Amino acid sequence: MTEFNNERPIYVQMADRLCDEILAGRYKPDDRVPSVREYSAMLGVNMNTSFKAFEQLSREGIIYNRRGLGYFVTQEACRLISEKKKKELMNRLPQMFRQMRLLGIGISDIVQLWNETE
Amino acid sequence: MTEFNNERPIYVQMADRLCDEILAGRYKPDDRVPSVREYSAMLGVNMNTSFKAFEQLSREGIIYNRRGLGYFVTQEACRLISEKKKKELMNRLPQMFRQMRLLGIGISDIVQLWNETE
Amino acid sequence: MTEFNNERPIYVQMADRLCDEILAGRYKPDDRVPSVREYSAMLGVNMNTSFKAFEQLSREGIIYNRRGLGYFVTQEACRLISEKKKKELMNRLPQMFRQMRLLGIGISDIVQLWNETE
Amino acid sequence: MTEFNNERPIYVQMADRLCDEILAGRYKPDDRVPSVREYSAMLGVNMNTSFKAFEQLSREGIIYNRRGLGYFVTQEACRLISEKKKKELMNRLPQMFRQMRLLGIGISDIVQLWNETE
DNA sequence: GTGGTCTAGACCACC
DNA sequence: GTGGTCTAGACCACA
Repeated sequence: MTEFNNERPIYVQMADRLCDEILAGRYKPDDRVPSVREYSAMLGVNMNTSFKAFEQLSREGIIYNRRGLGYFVTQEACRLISEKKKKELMNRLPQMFRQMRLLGIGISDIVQLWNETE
Repeated sequence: MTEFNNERPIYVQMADRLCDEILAGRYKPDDRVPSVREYSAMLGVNMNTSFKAFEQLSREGIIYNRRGLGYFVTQEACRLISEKKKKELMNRLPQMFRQMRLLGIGISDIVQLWNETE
Repeated sequence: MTEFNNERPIYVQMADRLCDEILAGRYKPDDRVPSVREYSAMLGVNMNTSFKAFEQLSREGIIYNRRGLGYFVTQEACRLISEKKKKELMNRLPQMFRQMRLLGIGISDIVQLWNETE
Repeated sequence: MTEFNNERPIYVQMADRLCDEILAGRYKPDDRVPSVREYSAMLGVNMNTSFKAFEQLSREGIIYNRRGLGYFVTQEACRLISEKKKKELMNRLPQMFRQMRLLGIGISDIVQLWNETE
């Protein structure tokens, strides 16, 4: 049972986490990712929940299935993940910026926070 | 029927929108905001949904209720809204920044986007 | 419990059937289709199975969801269904034709079968 | 690792392919077909998968087993394969025709596609 | 052993 | 009332 927040479905958070691991190089193209069973046991969730995460990534072309063998990372995984995440970010940022302006937050505050982060 | 996205509850989006209008000066302290009934009709949603939005803002001290008259903007509304939004933003930014680093997005890209926004 | 064959998953067959009904004009754009619960009861399957069928059609843009109200037929449903089915057919036919030639079946046999069908 | 699609079991596709080769005259009655081992290596699949394909064809009387020697094509192989395929085709066509009618595809379109094929 | 489908039943958010 | 998520457990096809 690892840390999941309740704002988004667990399977989405699991998919996200796997994406992060792929992006970080933990799993490379044609590497096998943990099986649904292993993944479930690892994170303390139901098999169907893991399966749903895998199914989604599969639909997005990030992993693929070889029957009876498991799920594997596609060649395009990194590219697809990056694109997806960038798109999400680029959609969210402009409206956040507008809100910040209304709240009196300036670019200098952002730069400072950036430098403090991590 | 106005445009709501399906990611967040409708009542949350309605509350948010009302906050934005208050922040923009559309409703000032002690101004009466539209009634639950008007608000529902305006946005084409169920009255219970509007009510839930008002109730939430009421709990947060942003509007108050005068029985039989409707909901009114509090004196502290703007301040409370600003604080709430700032807090939310400041919570979300650090994790976004970390993600951006992984994606190869730098502070310069952000500054540029900031300058382009609006 | 209605007639389902075991070759394809039940949820696929359910999705297919709903598509046929939409195509036949039984449900028109912005019509509400039966709820997951009704559909399950009607066909004698589990709610999750119905849900999976709806979810898939939803992803394909054939129906859409209005929260708490149910699923509704999109404006493009008919077009999307037709395209999907035509694509499937046009992929399958050529290889069937080649096989038929090998088996000594001619176009005249096909025409005859066509005229006898239905 | 040859190209198999994920819609049908691999062993079925393998059996199908072998049938096609027999029909094409690649293997004649009483010819020995490749061993399970060779076949597996050739196509890059598990030996059990090859075995399942052979076993199925054996049950259908298309090949027969001589202990310690391998599998051999029966005298009736071609006839059985043809019959099987014709039966399958003739079962599938009527429902395809009904679908086509719904999609506005006419017999003339089919004839045209027939003439264009191969 | 793997994934895939299905069931039954729970709980929640939302309308 | 609606859909959405999650759990628990069964059975099957496939390698």
